[in-house]
Amino acid sequence: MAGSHTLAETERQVQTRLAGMELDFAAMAVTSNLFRAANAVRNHFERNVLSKADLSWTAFVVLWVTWIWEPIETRQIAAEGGFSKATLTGVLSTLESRGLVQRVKSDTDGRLVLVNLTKSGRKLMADLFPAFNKQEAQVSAMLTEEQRASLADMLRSMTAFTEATEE
Amino acid sequence: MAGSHTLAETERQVQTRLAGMELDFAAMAVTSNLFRAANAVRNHFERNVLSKADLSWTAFVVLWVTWIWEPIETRQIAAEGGFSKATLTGVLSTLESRGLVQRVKSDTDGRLVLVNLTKSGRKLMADLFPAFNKQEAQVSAMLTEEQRASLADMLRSMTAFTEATEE
DNA sequence: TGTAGATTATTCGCATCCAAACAATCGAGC
DNA sequence: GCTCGATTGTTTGGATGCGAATAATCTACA
Repeated sequence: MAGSHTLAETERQVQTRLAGMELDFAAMAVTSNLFRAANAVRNHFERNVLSKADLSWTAFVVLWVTWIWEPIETRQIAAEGGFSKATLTGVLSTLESRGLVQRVKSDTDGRLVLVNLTKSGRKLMADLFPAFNKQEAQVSAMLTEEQRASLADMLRSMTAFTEATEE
Repeated sequence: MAGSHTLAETERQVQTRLAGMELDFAAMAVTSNLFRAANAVRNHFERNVLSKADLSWTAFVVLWVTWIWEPIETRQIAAEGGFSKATLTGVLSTLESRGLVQRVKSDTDGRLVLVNLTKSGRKLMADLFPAFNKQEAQVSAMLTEEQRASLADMLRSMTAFTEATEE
C-alpha cells in the first residue's frame, strides 16, 4: 500500500487496537487490497493515458462502452459502467459539450435516449485505446496468464455475488 | 457485470468493432473486473453498512485509518487511504463538523496537522466495524482461504508495481 | 378511453475528488 | 542571520457521484 505501513504492520496494529474483536483478516486483506489496487490502477491510467485526452476515468468508460455497442441507451451505459443515471447525465453533458458524443431521443419510446460517438469521438477512441490497452497489459504484467484468468474469475464472482444481493 | 452483456458477449463485440487492433484480452479482463468488483463492493458497503452511519466510503476509510493509528498526521491518512490531501481536507471538515474527529496543529512542526477520533468517533467505529468486517467476509465467502490469500497477493503486487512506476 | 403504476432521463442539493495555486513553515547552506 | 528550495494543509474551480424529486412517457387493465 502507498502508505508507510505494510500490511503486516497494519494487521499487528489492528490486533493491538481492536483486541477482543473477532475479525476476519483474510477478508480484510481481500477488501483493502481490492480498493488499493483499483485506486492505484485508476490513478495510473488517469495520469499516464487519459490525461492526454483530458478524460476522467468515468468519461473514458462511457466513451468505451458507447464505442463498442453504439447506438446504446443511456440506462444501458449506466448499468455497464456501474454508476447512476444521474452521474451519467452529467458526464454525457461534458462529453457532448466537447463534441465527442451525441444524444438522440428514441423514435419508439419517448422515455429513452440513445447515444452515439461522433466522428471525433471515434477518432479519439481509435487513437487512445491502443495505449490504454498497453497500460492494461503493463499493470498485470507481473502475473502469469493463468493468474490473470484466475484473478478475473475471482473478481467476477465477487461482483456477481455482491450485485445479486442488491436485487 | 451489472450490464446486460456478459464478458463473452463484450469480447465478441470488441473483436467485431475493433477488428485489426491487437488487443490483450486477458489484461482487459483483469482491469475491467477489478473496477467492477471494486465498484460493486463499495456500493454494497455504502448501502448496507455505511449508510446507517451516514458515511461515505472515503469518510469511513479516514475514520478507520485514524482509529488504528491515532494520533496520525494528515499526510499519512491521505497516503494510507489513497486519495489526495485536497480531498482529505474536505472529508475531515465533514467529519469534524459531525464531531467524529478533531484536528490539532503539531507542536513540533507548524506545517503538520494531527488527527484523533473523538469519543463519539471511537464509539461509532466500535459499533460499526464488526458489521463492516462481517460484510467483508461475505463478499469473499465464495472464495477458499487459499484463493483469498492468492487474490490479495496478486492485487498487492499490481498496486506495488503501479505505484512504483509513479515515483 | 381513461387511469394507475412503472419506467425513463433530468434536475437539485450536497459530498467527494483532484490539479494548481497559495501561504505558512522547515531546514540546509552560505 | 538570511535565503532558497522543499514540504505542508488549505483554497479554488470544475468535474464526478448519488439519492430523491420531478416531468414525460409507456403499458396493462377496467
